[in-house]
Amino acid sequence: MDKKIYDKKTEVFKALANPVRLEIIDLLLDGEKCVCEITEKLRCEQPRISKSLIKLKKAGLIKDRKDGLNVYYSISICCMGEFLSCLNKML
Amino acid sequence: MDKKIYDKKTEVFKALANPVRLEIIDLLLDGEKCVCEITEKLRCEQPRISKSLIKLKKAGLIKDRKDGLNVYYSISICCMGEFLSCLNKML
DNA sequence: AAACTATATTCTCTTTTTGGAATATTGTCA
DNA sequence: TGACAATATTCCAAAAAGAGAATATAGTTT
Repeated sequence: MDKKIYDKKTEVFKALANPVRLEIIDLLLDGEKCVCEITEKLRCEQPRISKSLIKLKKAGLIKDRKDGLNVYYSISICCMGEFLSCLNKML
Repeated sequence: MDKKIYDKKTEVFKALANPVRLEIIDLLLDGEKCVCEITEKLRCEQPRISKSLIKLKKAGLIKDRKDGLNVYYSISICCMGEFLSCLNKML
């Protein structure tokens, strides 16, 4: 397998390797949310949430959609939920 | 969900967030291998492979078995293969 | 256009991770 | 026991990731 592919997969796992970003993923598994909603639910500073979302998006795990002032994020990788629930069982 | 659980999941993803460790996982998905075999196939220094294996083991992703001088490692989480092949399709 | 709201970006400092080199440990066999 | 082979550990410098504060951007409303 190619080095570039491993680098890309590494980027995916790096994006997931953070508690706040994992909480965001869990929130989004429940459906599309705007940044303000995520910020409020996680009780976290907005810039931090914004940076987290951008990292997840760059890795290809979530996608965004703009509507006026708001930006809505949602999961863009089908197997995310399955893998996380497998992990949950394992832990 | 609990903070401790997020920390544990973070540890899992951190363990996966490295190209060499991902290559090791791919090798092990093909079946149990000893350290020397992994070292040889990845053309990497032995201490680095050893450290990588220990990190994956601590995260709960692989397990080991000793036999004489050799230590054999194998995957210990069932959904690893599925998730990685989903990622492969996605990339 | 001005004020406001939601989101993104930049900067700086601290902490964590990385990879390489050297060395230690443990089991085997003569 | 001594030499050897396989694996693990430690130490260190460099690179990357982290948090927090301040600020910028862009769309909306008046």
